[in-house]
Amino acid sequence: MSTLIDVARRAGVSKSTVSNVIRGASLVAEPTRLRVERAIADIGYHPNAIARALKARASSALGIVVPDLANPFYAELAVSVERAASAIGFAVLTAHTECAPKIEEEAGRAFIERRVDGVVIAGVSLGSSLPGMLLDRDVPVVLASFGEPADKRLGVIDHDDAAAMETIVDHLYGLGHRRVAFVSQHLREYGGERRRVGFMKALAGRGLTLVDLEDGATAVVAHNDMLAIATIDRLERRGLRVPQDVSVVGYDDVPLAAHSRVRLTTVHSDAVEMGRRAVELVVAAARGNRHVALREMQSNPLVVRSTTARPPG
Amino acid sequence: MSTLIDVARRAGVSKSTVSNVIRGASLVAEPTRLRVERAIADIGYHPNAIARALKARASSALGIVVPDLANPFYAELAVSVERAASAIGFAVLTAHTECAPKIEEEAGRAFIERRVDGVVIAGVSLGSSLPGMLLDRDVPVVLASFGEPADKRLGVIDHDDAAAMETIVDHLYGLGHRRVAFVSQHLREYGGERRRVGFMKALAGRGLTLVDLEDGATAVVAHNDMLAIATIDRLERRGLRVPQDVSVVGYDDVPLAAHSRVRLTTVHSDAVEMGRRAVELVVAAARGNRHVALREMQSNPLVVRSTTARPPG
DNA sequence: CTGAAAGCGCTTACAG
DNA sequence: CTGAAAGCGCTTACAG
Repeated sequence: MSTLIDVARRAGVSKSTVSNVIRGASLVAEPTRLRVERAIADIGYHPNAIARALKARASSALGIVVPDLANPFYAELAVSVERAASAIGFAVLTAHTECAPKIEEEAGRAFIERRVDGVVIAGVSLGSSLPGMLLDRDVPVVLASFGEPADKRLGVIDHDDAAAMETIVDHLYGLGHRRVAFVSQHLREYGGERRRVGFMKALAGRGLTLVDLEDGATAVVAHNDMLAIATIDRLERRGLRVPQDVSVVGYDDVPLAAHSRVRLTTVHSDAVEMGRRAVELVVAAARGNRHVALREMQSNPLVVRSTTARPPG
Repeated sequence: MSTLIDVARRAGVSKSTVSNVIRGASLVAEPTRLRVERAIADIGYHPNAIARALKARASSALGIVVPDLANPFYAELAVSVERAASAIGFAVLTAHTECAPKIEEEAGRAFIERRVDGVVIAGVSLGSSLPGMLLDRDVPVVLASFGEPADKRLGVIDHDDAAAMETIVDHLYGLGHRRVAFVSQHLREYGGERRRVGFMKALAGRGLTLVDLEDGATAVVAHNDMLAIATIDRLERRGLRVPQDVSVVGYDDVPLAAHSRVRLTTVHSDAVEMGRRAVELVVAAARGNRHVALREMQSNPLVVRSTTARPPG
């Protein structure tokens, strides 16, 4: 591919001058600029971002770690991050980790070697080394959609899960449910127990305790929508009806939740805004040569649809 | 972050020697190697992939363009591409384009500036400039899951849509359907009419022609599963029953298609294998400094579930 | 077996 | 207003 030198030669100027017109920097004489611009167009020159990054000691690239793109919540978040990044000239390197510590570490290494300017983490394993290895090397990271402030240097954009769980319990209790279960995710995720714990606390406030799904529960709350939808599948294959026999509640409000065949009662959360904000925070930190060190909270409303009803009998 | 020089100083050797042990190249004396390795560990040194890429004139990065990650088929494909890439030390830059020509062009520019070694395209707009601009600059590209060999230089991993449509028509005709409709996608995608055309040809073989969905169709075939599922939603909101009043067929066999609330009759396609193969082809081409220039075809079986039945009456 | 030197393609003061 | 020079952090022949 052609280089600055090819352009310079063709325009009969020096590399510096070509560089100046490309970056729109300092005052270049009009006729010179025109000659250079024509040369660039003629040759079809595109500046080498790798060389530029080496010189600038900044890659204009972000890393994102996503546990599982099969979950539309993460997919939306990833798309949002990519859009926000490319809008300001940043590329994004994606790692799909399934919260596997080994993959996370490899992703961390790759991010560091490629010198990403910041990382957005949509989920990691419990006790993951990933945030720490990044932070220690001065790459700013923000946790999106989960995470307590384990490390002060982290940026966190979080859901108010505790409040959401209170709202869910209010809803269920109001319908008459007294025996409720919780379905945890299978990923051993950092913060993955938080909704469950919040849910149990909310139950305790009503004088209730968790029961097993198999043990006569009349309602079940799932850690997220995809689990809720899988739970509906499981229940119905066992011959139980939702919501007549068992009520089901999700979390996320993925597009599918509104489908006529699903109509899931769930907690709405805004993945798009979250991704946008995550990029904003991490890029600002990168430019300021500091960590994000900020915690924000998003509170999420309950959307009541048709998978919750009065308990049978 | 620390550099080769920091390591060299600490180990009391030259940059060349450090480079040699890192790359496992040429014979380095055992005690020297040990000293260098200790220095690397002490410092927490990670080689700068950007500098390496500049020197090597190869980024070890791939681009992938995905129309829409909300479609699980694309999500699976993207994950598969990323896995295959990272397994051989390649990073992947993702662009979500929604088949918008403007976004495609920006993505193309970004890929070129960042000097990706190859690009996997999961979908582009009709008449897109993207493949051409890449190909002309000698970056190998493979089209995954669609595409006629418009440009000999392209790699294509395709579905045999025509055969699949024949199978679908056989199935529907066998059930007794004579009035069938087709739901196209909204994206103005390259090759996006191919399934529809294949479907019409298959119908013609039975002496049938396409009717409008609103015009008394007893069965409808959708361009893909997500459209099929949205169509079910639409039909049911209008008070029609699936499959009692209208049969519905999809394409892709996304995980959701097997759900108890959906049980969609559809064509199974293997996104994971497709992604793996795409990376294999594009990386081999990049290493061989050539284009892929190869066309492969995957044939997909029909999976009959519960959204197709005999027509009413 | 080890190191000095050139070069990958840019940017950035600094002369002129 | 324009260009020569140094340097970003590596790799790669090539001497020694």
